[in-house]
Amino acid sequence: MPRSPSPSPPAGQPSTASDAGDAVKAIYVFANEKGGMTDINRGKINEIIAQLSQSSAYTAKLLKSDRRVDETVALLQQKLQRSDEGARRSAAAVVARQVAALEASRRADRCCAVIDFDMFYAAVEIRDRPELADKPVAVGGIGMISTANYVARRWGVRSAMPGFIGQALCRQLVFVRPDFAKYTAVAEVARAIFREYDPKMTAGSLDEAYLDLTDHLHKRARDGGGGGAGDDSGDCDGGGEGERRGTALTGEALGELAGEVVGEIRARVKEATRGLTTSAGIGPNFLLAKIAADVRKPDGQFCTGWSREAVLSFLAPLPVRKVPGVGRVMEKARARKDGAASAVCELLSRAAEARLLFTPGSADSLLRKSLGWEEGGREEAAGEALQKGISCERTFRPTGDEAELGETLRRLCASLAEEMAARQLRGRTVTLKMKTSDFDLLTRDSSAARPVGAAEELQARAVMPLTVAD
Amino acid sequence: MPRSPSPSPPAGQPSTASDAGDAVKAIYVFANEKGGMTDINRGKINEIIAQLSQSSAYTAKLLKSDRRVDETVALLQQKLQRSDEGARRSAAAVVARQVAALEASRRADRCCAVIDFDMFYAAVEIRDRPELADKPVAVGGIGMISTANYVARRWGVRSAMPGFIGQALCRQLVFVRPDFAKYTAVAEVARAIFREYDPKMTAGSLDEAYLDLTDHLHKRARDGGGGGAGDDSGDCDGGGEGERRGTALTGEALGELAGEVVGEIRARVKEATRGLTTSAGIGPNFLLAKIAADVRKPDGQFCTGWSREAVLSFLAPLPVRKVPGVGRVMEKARARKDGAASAVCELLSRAAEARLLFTPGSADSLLRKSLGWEEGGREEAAGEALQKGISCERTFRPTGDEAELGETLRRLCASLAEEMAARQLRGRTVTLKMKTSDFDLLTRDSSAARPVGAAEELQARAVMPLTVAD
DNA sequence: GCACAGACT
DNA sequence: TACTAGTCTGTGC
DNA sequence: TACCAGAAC
DNA sequence: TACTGTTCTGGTA
Ligand SMILES: Nc1ncnc2c1ncn2[C@H]1C[C@H](O)[C@@H](COP(=O)(O)OP(=O)(O)OP(=O)(O)O)O1
Ligand SMILES: Nc1ncnc2c1ncn2[C@H]1C[C@H](O)[C@@H](COP(=O)(O)OP(=O)(O)OP(=O)(O)O)O1
Ligand SMILES: [Mg+2]
Ligand SMILES: [Mg+2]
Repeated sequence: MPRSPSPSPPAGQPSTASDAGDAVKAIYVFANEKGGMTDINRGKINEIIAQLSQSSAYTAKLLKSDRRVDETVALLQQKLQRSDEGARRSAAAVVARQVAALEASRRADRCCAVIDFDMFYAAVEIRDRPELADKPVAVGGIGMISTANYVARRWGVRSAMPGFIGQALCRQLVFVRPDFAKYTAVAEVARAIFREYDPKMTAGSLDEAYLDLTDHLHKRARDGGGGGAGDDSGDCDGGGEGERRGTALTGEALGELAGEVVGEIRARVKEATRGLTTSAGIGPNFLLAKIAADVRKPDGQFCTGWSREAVLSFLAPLPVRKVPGVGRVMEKARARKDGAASAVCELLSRAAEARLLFTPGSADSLLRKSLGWEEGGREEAAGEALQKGISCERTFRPTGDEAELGETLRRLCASLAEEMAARQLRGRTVTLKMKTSDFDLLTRDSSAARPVGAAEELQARAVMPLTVAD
Repeated sequence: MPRSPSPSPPAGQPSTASDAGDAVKAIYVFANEKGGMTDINRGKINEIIAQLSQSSAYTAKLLKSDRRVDETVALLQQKLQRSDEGARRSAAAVVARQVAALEASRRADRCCAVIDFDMFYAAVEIRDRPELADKPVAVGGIGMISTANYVARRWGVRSAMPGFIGQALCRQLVFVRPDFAKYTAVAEVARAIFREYDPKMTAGSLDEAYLDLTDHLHKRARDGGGGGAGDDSGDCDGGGEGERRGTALTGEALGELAGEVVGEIRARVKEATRGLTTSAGIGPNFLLAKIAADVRKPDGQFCTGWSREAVLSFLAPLPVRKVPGVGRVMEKARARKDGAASAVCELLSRAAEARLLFTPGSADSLLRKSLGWEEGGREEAAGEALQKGISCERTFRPTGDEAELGETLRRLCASLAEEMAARQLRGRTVTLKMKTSDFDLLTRDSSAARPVGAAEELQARAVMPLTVAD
């Protein structure tokens, strides 16, 4: 039960005529429904953001990239127009059979949960500085905010928002420097608990865990009610799944039990982390659980249910952007004619069209997701999920001084090498990434015969592709 | 009705103990059932081939490549072993639904034909030198045979067989140099006729044509029986397909009429080319028509039928190698445990396995083909089918003389440039292809910003990637 | 493999 | 004044 | 893009 | 003695 902030954000009034161009407003997506309080004073927030961003190089870049997306989408639409009847019919047929097949194989016997800390970095910092509890807090700096507490969010402060804009939105905003060691330690505490419920648990990030509770729920149902996962923990790691299940635990029964278990997990995590709250989603697969985790945020949980009806009525009205993997661009590519964002049901109803616009893989993936099916008609990667890349980058004030740039590169390579050594990692491909003062990104890379790891090797490799050929 | 050859090939007797190793015999595929008379004296033929090839560099290369294939296949099998239950079940499900969907959408309203000249080059040469008619004839040289007439085939002489082996198999074999201009002219004559029946006809090669007869058959059914496509020809090129159909012409009725029409086409072609015979396949799509075209060769035609039963009973017993796109390697990859080649029905029954071994696209393609479905769940490429590459290569006696090699390259580039100019073609990527004396193939290429076409440009580009980096 | 864009936290 | 850092995926060439 | 292998005629 | 020439496709890095 959050206390109300000392000074309140301005009350929401429809903002009238404004100076900042609508195009500029349209590209900034901070003020959307994600997280925090919704719709208190959307107009004011947009106004301030647009005002401050208006003539920046960053805005120019966003507009440019937006135009490119527009062009691409227009091209796709043209392609659609040109596509012949046969192709369209065939696409529709493919979709129809995929839908039928997916529906036919809906299973109600698996239970997945996604657990995500609330305002993670901020929560940790506030826990350690209780006087901040009712103040608007941002973790990050004047350059960039990593996250903000729910108080600050009422002013429109958001993750991935530059600090100075956050400050403009909320004069009293308190900035706190991030302390990753602390977050890592907290994450480890939580994961130890998660593993008691699913030893194969995986982590999506420091603050996010994916648990397959199926086995645990069957154990609990078998061994009788009551709490605690304690002595079960050793049993799960061995052979295949569900060897000892036996109980017919499906659908809503699964959901009910899962709700209790997840509540228990969250309570234990809160206890073990001295008060940090989490939110959770529960569902028949990780995709749905992940989407569900957002529904009762903060400090709540939501279960999608298992039936076709439950799942579809949950998904259908959601904005497509809620679907993991659908970002700014895909949202635009699948927007309605008037530019308004689509809901998931429209993704479904226009799936045949998507089949003509995207690669088979992308179209499949989109369709499966809009039906609430997680990825992995394929291998599902039973393996250990080895790390594939490691990087170190720094943004600095523009300079053309080659000596200075070289020195920066050297330092980056040194840091990277250190980290790689610590984690016993080496790599075959070294990528040099450059950002220009107008935010254009360039990469150049070079692959070595044998993996490299030493700072000097990294640096040498990084520079190689700059000496061009042809 | 072919006359019998003056001297006959040796009668077939099971060849007993032999000098040449079985491994060597196994890799030479000349003596299989494709084309010509089958099984007269398979053992003898294999014996001679193996004897002559035994210790050549070419054989070494084949064996090596064969071992590589074996390894790959073994790896795939291991992968199969390791794949978990879930993956296997999911693959089976995918296959089941694909099969169901494909079966559901079988259509009986299209009629395709593939028409292919018999022993094409040889037939043209023999037509122009009638005294060769009952002699064994090979078109090509002592190095390589492009094709042989049916007389020569009784001795085991085949396309892609080196001339000296052909000669060993058949002492009287007459070699004729190819004359591509003649073959092109003949092809044009035939195509003019084909286009009367399907203006959108496409050519698979000089001697092979793909005709969609659907529209023509409907016209003919509408306008009453009788022969001749003449005045119809102008009607087809306009808008979409079947605008004026109206007649309910499907399945076996379609097949019967198609048989007549294809007979008429083949007669007209024979007439127009002064006696050249063709064989044809008729079926509900080009894949089946193509396979069917081989059944009644030479000078015959075959129709697969349209019903599921007809199609499957036609396909099921065929060796997989009959399926276009399935070659030596895929045949081996899908062979039975004992190494014997599979039939198409086994492709089907082990389709789930294939799904785990190959990429989704390859697995799909294999499955569709084994059900008698042509490719193109996708776009089907309505476009004009622009040429994508052009090349000029020559095999010569091994040399390390760089000046000589350079001069050869110069000449090749000159020829190529000439051809490109004549056809108004240019290209963005120039590939240098090299073959070593032990038949290893290497390519090196380089892409230019703008397309090139001049001999000097080609040559310069070709040499570029030889000056290596790193 | 290389370059780039997109996505997520 | 000021618009991150780290990891992964997909696509096209 | 670059390289390789397979396939077809 | 001698084992092609042309085009396309797909996979992998
Ligand atoms: N754009 C970003 N850049 C850098 N760090 C980020 C960014 N977004 C999120 N993070 C970090 C800070 C967050 O506390 C942590 C977890 O992210 P996330 O779960 O999305 O938000 P959150 O935990 O801060 O709030 P919520 O209550 O919405 O979950 O990851
Ligand atoms: N491997 C090859 N190398 C070069 N040219 C070839 C090769 N195979 C075939 N050709 C040429 C010569 C053929 O006459 C022509 C048509 O091939 P194809 O239809 O397969 O055989 P064919 O027409 O000679 O005999 P048939 O069709 O009666 O079996 O293409
Ligand atoms: Mg969170
Ligand atoms: Mg032929």
